[in-house]
Amino acid sequence: MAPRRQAVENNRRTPRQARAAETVSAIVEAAAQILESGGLAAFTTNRVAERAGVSIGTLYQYFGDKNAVLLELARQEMKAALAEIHSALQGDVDPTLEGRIRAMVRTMIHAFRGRQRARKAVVQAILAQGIGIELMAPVASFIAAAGAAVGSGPGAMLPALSREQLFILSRSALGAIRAAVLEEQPFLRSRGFEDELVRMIVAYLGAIIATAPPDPNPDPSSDPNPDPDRTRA
Amino acid sequence: MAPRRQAVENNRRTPRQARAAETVSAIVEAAAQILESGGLAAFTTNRVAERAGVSIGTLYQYFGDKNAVLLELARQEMKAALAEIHSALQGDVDPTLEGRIRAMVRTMIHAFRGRQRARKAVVQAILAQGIGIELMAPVASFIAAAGAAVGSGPGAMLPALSREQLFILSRSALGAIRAAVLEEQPFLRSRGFEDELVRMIVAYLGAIIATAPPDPNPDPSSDPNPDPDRTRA
Amino acid sequence: MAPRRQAVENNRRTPRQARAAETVSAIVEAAAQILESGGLAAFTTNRVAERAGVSIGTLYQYFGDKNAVLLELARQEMKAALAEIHSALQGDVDPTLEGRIRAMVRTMIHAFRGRQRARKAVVQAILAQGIGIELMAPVASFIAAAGAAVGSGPGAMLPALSREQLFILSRSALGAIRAAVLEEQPFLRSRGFEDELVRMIVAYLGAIIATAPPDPNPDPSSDPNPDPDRTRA
Amino acid sequence: MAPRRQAVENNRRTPRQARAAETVSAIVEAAAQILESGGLAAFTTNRVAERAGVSIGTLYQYFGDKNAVLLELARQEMKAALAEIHSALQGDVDPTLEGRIRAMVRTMIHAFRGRQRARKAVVQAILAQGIGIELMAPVASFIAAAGAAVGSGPGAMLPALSREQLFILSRSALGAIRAAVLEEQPFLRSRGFEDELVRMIVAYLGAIIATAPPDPNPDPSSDPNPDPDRTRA
DNA sequence: GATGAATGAGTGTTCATTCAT
DNA sequence: GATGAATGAACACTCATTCAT
Repeated sequence: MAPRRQAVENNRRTPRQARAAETVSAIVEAAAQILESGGLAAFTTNRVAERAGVSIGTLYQYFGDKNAVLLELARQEMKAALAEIHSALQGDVDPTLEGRIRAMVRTMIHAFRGRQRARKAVVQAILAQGIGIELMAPVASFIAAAGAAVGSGPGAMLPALSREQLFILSRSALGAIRAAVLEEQPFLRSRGFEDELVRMIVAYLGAIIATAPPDPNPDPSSDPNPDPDRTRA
Repeated sequence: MAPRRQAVENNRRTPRQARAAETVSAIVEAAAQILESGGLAAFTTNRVAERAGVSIGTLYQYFGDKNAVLLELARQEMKAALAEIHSALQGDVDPTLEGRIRAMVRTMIHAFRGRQRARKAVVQAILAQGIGIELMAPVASFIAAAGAAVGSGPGAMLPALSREQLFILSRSALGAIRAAVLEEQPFLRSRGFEDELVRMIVAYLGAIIATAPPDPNPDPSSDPNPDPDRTRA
Repeated sequence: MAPRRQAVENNRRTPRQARAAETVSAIVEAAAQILESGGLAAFTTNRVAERAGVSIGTLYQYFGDKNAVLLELARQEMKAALAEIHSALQGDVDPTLEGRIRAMVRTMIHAFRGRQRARKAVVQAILAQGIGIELMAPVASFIAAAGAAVGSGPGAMLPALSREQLFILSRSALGAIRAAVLEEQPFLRSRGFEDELVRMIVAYLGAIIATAPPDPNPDPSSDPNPDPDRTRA
Repeated sequence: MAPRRQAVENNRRTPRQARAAETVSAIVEAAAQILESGGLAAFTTNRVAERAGVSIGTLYQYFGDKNAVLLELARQEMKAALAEIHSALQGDVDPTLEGRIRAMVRTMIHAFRGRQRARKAVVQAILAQGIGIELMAPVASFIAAAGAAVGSGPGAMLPALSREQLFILSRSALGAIRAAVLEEQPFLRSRGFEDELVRMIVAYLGAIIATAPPDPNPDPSSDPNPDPDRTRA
């Protein structure tokens, strides 16, 4: 059903493949646009197909059902956001702890390429289904890895974080941003909002550090939380 | 179709009014039950009316549309939760700042006890509509008032809080709890989780205090944020 | 996906023709399999093509429409069954009248190579279209010829049979077997069922013989039913 | 849509009930008409509702799905046919065995008078679903009862019949008639056809009697086939 | 000849809402 | 006020068939 003749060298010809990829892209993009302009209510498969310049049948050739389109959109945006956050935590912009955190917060705030309505709609849809849980799985492992990365090694800035701490660190800021998005708060993109989020996280981290001094044994093999934030399938 | 015949005993008075109130109650309760047992998908007006023992026509006599039922349910639950939080912030349990915060956090975590599915469904529904915004209005003013109450007066514990600060204070903890609910995290009701939430809030408040010393002029009439968190209708 | 590359060895001759025949065979066989495993509901052209290891376009190169595939399958099975029945009536197994009839009945019961579900599905489909009539045409002439064969000539066992008699002789047993197939009766392949069908046919033939003694003039040219059972196209 | 005023006499108030019954009738009748005029292909729920002068929503208020409409129609027609056959077997017309059989055969041939296409369509539809089996259940028990009725008691005409015998007795004639209907044989209603069917059944019964002499012990409690033709749920 | 991406008419079904009784 | 039968717009989804490559 998929790659038939093996691709010889590189993908010399991917005539069909390329076409298919374009079609899928067009559909996902159309979904984002419709969500952005009309919200979840306007999101019908027929409308998406039409906007994508594709027949409804074609849409269903690539997506099992309406939800799959939404999921794909969510996944793409999530992936992009995680990549940015990863870069931010890496210290690519500002290597200080606060610098990293600020970069991460800024990324989270501006995620979804500024398509606030689409973002809102996707969040709503994701919640409306039960798929929020599975969608968060990659986030969860990412957060865990990120926490470990920042907190261990020679230049470790943090002690090992507990499951609950990682969860709260990631979800409290995200929760506040999400609430601001859903409530369409005007200060969402303001400097003040960003400042406060950073302050909150830094303060919390400070409290954690104050209580539990930097882990003297950052060896992952003896990490007290071998699989933090991954307690659920 | 159901308990229509009037209660025989005493309430001879308030014939219509009482009847109407009962009907409304029955409908809201039925809505909660259906949400709890079948999720948002099962929530149809016909079903709610049937469960309430009322005709669909009657339902529409009291509620303009499907949404109104949901809103009413949300409002009732919200009201109850706010009352509890109010009591917590009052220091009824433990008058120290941390004590008040812990009481509040605990209240938020255990809200809607026994109706997690309904809570989730209501949250989803509220988000799915645009009504989240208007629903948060009372919360907003409540939070503002609470912040002022704690932070002003002779025994003021806090400086006046900015709009963004109040927002983050309320939504970050709620956001984390909400995420835990939606993701069905097992540690939701654990002591550790509660501890960390309290720690986060306390740390954040500490940071705020450290930066901006207690407001020397707690007079509400000159409050720098006359209607914090209420910038939107 | 399938036998695409040409067989290298011997069949150098018949290049196109053989290929086409193979393709047609593969499609018909795939149709049978799908019918057998998923019933009529699973029978879609795309699925058949996929199972046959052929593109949907190729399927339509050989079959005008979906129905044609079904018809071809039905025709093949019918042909095989008729050949067997012919052999049975010839007395190849047991030359007595009852022996011949029993052989025929057994053949009818076990027709379609044991693929009961496929048989059922084909019957359903054939009925659902109007094509039952045309499909029965060869059966009709076969029956007519068979009746004549058994009933005429020096060793004639039967008188010439009327149109109605031939029809009933063929369709009553078939009808009962068909019903047993469609109703999925457990005794379909039991000896008792076969015995009773034979008994019914033998009894009926006996009654016919008793009424109209063997035709003294079996000359076909003067047959009273020049085109029995063939009154319709 | 129809007479609203309540039936005057006895069923004083069945206002809604009557309306509902009328609606259901209209739908079933519309289904029969559409089947008769356009065959199974034309049978869509929207079309049925439209022909019934009813909205599609109303149709679904009374029938769970498309199939349910078909089933209801089939059930009604079946019931009527069985009643007629019952009367025939009762010997109401001609009390001799052959007389009863002839009456039954005639009834079967002329069933659904005037609606051959609908009959055909219903048969097809019933087969297309798996519901043929369950639909035949009442027929099965009816046949069993009829066989017992004719075959037992003081004036018993028949020995107890085995499961297979009852099945063949009922399905062979029906099968032949059905084939004649589906193939639209011109002699379907001819006297000759009827004669031959009767002859076949009588001959078969004769053979049965010859082999197994009348049951000396017609006591149902010791019947060798306690539930003939009912081996399947 | 073969391919398979694309098509789109058409289907069954749901459910918020109305209004005659 | 209460009822519930009726409404019908709207939706998700299927699949036989075509045709550019």
